Amino acid sequence: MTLRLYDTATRSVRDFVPMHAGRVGIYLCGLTVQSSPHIGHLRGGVNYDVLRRWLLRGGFQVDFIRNITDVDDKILTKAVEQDRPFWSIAYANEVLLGAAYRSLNVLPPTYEPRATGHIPEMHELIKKLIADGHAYVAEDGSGDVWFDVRSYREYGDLSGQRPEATQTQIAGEAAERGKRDANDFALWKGVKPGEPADAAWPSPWGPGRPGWHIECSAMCWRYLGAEFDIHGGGLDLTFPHHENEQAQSRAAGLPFVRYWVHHGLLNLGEAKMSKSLGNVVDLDHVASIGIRPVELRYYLVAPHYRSRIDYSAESLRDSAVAYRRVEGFVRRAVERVGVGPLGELPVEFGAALDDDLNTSAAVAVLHDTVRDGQIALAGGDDAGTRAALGVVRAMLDVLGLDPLDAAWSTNGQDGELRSVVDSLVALALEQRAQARSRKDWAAADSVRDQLKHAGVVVEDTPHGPRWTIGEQD
RNA sequence: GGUGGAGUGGCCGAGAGGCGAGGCAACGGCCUGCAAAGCCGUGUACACGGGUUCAAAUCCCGUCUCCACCUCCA
Repeated sequence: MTLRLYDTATRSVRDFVPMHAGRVGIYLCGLTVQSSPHIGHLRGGVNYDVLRRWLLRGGFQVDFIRNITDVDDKILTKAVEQDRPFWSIAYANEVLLGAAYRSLNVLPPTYEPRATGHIPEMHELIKKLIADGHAYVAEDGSGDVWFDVRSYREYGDLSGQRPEATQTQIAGEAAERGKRDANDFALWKGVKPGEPADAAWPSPWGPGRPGWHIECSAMCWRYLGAEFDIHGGGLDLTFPHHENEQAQSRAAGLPFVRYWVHHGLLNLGEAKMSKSLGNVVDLDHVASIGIRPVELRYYLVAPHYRSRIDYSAESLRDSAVAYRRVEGFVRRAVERVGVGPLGELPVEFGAALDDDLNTSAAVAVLHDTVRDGQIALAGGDDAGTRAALGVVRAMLDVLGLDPLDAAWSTNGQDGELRSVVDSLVALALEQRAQARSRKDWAAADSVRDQLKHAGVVVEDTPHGPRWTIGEQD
């Protein structure tokens, strides 16, 4: 397989060649756990989960690191406001995030490091930067350590944002905070009066906490080494976060990232979803409009990862209907021919994913195969049905959307409950069958209507009636 | 102002010089006792104005609109 990926650094689609044959290292910027996640945050997790599954399918060993940034200014502000330890806020949100990823069938990362667990690695990097003249301790006694942007000629290579061209904020502020250049950014922040004492760690420059970017450089280095394959994150992280990460890592002598992958954002009402704007949709809201997690995942997977998604309840519902069509085939086919093994992936499906992870084209192949399967199923062609089912499920497996995946079953009682309902519905269907045999359509339809009213949808197939749980009247 | 990116049929959404991706909706048909599910068929979509070409949604020039980043951000 020859995967091609769009690399932000070169602004082009490039053949993906891993550093070490058969092995891929990926670092995904996880979240700063300052609040509960919304579906925009989850999009990234789902996108890279598909990339990961595709690489696994290609036989690679994948070291997938997704970090948690568990200390930052907003968390500290909340801690003060709520009079709680900062770490209790970070952890509570981390737990919510983990649950959200699980509900969307995102594979657990190989490791999920936290920023606060890597203070020594950060110190090591900062010391090296200071020694090499790329960083300096603020002269105002604040205990802050700044990265010296002007000392690093390649600053701006990733994002195209040159320090001299950026719209720098308040000219006076830079000097006030002891910076040499307004674009210099904090590697270490000395603890200030009024800040929680438990959010400070000892350092050669006095007690303090990490600046925003340094934790990622430290964790990449710690888990993936001096140089690694893929670094992912949201488009909005390109600048300044990733630019700064790259600057500090490379200035410290690490070759760092080979491919920068950025995913598009999820907008709501002409602006990206964000807590500060208040235009947020979370998993609870999605559930409240009758969309299951698997359907949300389909919604997030169907468009290309780099395109913007303009969220609307309507498009989400349409998307859910499309997924149900696929799911309906899988369930009907399984009832007919059994589960069976996964089949071979169609070449066009693989070609689509190899082409910068074109999930949208891949989903088109999925639907085409579903149609073939439906025709086989309707024609009583069990061999054809079995073949299509295997292929469809193989594709769904790569996309993390197989309806038969245990990840989607809500709880252990489902099976039991279903068999209870099944025997009750069987009684009603027996009466309907008798009515139908004497052509008493009114009575037969009455049974079906009553079941529908109770939320049980009956449909007749060449092999007898089948029922599913549908919408209640 | 600077840096990236986007405008595709009623809706969502791929594609990127030449056979109408795919899904949702709609309409017609088949199947069905009727439904449901499914299948078949029906659309000359590519922001606008010029240009290049035998051929442009795709390339070039210009215009308009929108998004992201330049402040925390997936």
